[in-house]
Amino acid sequence: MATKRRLSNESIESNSSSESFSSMTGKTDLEVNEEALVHHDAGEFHGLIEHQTTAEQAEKLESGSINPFTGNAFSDRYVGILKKRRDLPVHQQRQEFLDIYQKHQIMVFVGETGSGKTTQIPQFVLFDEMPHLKNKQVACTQPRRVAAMSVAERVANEMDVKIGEEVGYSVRFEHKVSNKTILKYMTDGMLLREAMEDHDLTRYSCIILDEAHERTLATDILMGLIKQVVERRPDLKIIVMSATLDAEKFQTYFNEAPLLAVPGRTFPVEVYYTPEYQKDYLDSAMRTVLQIHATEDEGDILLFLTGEDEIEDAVAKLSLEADKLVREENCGPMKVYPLYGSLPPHQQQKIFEKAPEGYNGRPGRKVIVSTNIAETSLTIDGVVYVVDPGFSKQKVYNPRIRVESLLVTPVSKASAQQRAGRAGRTRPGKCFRLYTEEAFQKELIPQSYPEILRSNLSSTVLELKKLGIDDLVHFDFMDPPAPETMMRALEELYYLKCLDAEGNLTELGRLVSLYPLDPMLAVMLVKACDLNCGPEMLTIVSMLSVPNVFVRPGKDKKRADDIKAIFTHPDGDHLTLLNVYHGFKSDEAYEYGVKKWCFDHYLNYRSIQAADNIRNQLERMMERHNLNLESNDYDSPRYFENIKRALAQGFFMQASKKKSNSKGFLTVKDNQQVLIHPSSVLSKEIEWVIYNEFVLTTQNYIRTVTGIKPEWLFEYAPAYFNLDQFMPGDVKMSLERIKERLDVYAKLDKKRKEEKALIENTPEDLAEEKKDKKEKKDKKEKKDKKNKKVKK
DNA sequence: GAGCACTGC
Repeated sequence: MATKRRLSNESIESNSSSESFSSMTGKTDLEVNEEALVHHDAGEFHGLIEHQTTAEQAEKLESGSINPFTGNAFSDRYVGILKKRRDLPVHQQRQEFLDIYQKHQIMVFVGETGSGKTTQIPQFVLFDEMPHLKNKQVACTQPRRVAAMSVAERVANEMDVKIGEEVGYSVRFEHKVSNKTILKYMTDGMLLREAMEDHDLTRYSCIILDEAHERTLATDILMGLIKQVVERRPDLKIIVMSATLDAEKFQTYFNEAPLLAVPGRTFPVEVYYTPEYQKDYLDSAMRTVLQIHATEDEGDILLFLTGEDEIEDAVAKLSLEADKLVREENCGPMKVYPLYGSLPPHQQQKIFEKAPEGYNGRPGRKVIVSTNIAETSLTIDGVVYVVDPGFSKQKVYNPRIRVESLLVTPVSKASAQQRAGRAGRTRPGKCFRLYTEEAFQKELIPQSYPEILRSNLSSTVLELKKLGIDDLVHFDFMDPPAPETMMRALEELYYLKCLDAEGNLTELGRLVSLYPLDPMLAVMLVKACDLNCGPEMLTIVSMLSVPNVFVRPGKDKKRADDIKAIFTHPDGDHLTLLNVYHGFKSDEAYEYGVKKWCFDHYLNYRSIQAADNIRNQLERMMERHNLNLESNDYDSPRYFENIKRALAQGFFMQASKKKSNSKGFLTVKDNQQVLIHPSSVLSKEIEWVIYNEFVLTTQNYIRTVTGIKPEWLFEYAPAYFNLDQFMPGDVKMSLERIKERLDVYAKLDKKRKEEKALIENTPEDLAEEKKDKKEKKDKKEKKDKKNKKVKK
């Protein structure tokens, strides 16, 4: 009690309402091997429908000596695993599950943390469906690839089969499936890709959407799609697996589908709130962590912060303060670890190291300072205390200016509960929320906004079109996106010539939709082939699809910049990326050792390796589509020009013009003031650029930019560059001048052609006169060209 | 003169 009081005096007040977090959501159920904590009676089985499997029959099959799916004898190890599986909470409700499953086409299943739903439900379905007899498969989707792979491995183990045979998985770059496969774990995005080729998902007899409460973009589209597919395929069964929190919403959406809920297996977590609003959550967070260390019993601490910088900063400060506590207050040692996505894997692994030994009866402790990654993707056992300041970085999309950005935002109630639940994995825990209870109740939204409401949807709209959904306005989304977002997406696809004026897929759109790329990138890639620079664009597109390849460590920024200069192409960052990749693939790098080469050149090996992977996948697709993969001669003046022309064909909607007498730029069409990001290699002289992304941080930046000729904009996207629709201003005026000049050229060109025809048929004097004119014009043209060159 | 929350095809 003393502990509590002390805490409440400082920054935390005990709130006697202790929440039970057995309803926690969002984990991958990877830890079902623990002893069961909940025991129900096996229950009576009754009211069975004839011809259908009962739990009893299924269990008999499971405990027989022959594996019904392979025909082989079960191994000894199998029996051991089977025993443990039957201790899982979900096992108690097998019959109940089967009763509902057999009677309904769609059902919602709520399995709380540790119930074993991800591993067991698909197996229950297998014993009921016997899909191998019908030449069908059962699919179970996951939002993350690691989850899909590791769950598949474990279920294969449980079923006593080899991974990739009866049980397999399918994620990008890795498919472990065969013609024997009857249960397939896969990412939700992967199933969506399959649906694009096979609208009715004919190869499946049952589809299980797991972790549906996470509401990824892919899950949301799949749900809408599946709602239509079940109408066409009465034989297809659907199980939507979710957390309790929003189960009702799923039931309603799927036409009042029946619900089955299974208890979880976590410990209660006591929740504390601050008595008043905390102005400085960082300071408050650190004080709380130190406070816990000084006063609470053994158990590790998990602190949630928003991003890399904040985390590294907090880790440094906490480590210092902890040392002070050891010296001055006789506290036990405290080890602090950062955790965030871009941390290299071997460093992420460190969070699993054991906490330091206690000292003088005072507990030693480890503290993990993490982003949201510890909320869903990574589970750390041994955490007993969670400190939650209540913020996270979230993607937001502004359709008006077509910009996605990251904003520090208060978390949702569901998210806060999920965080708290992380304290109750191994024993009862405590969660310290650095905000008031009133704020929790009144200010936090119940659920985080699903991704579909926070994203640019051009890719999604193209996918839906490819899925055969023509009427997007009436498509039954669980949460319909803002009309303006949809309009923006349709508009963008129209200008990219992926949709025609009626909104139908064009030939280009059909092709582009097959690539796992943003439509602008995909169009750029396809168009590059017509300009003989497919292979180069393949590289650029791949390099743009991975996290930043340039590394710039705090202490040798200067050296990193100097080395980057080796790769710099004066025309811009896209071409610089091309140079980096060429360096990566060079004999020199190979002989030197590619990893070391990257390290010494301040390049992120993992990133470039990932780009190489993506490049291979895309290249195979392009070959399959018979696209031209020849290159221009490197010494030809067209080599770089054509690459830039192709860039313009994909990114004409992201063009920008330098402001006169200023280092700033203005974006084309919406006249946003922007600066070129300081990381850019672009020389300052270039007047027109296209940019890969608009980042909204301390300033409006455009990042990854390359110089282009404004004439190309009219050449490749005349519909978009209809100047009547432009806001008056600097950009419009410049474009008008360019357009006028182009029109004059076009006229002259036309005339020249007519004259040429005339020359062939008219008296010589007339021809002479025309020739004169032509010479004059040619001179002017040359002069203009020269001017342009000088400008560049 | 600055930053990448987290996923996914």
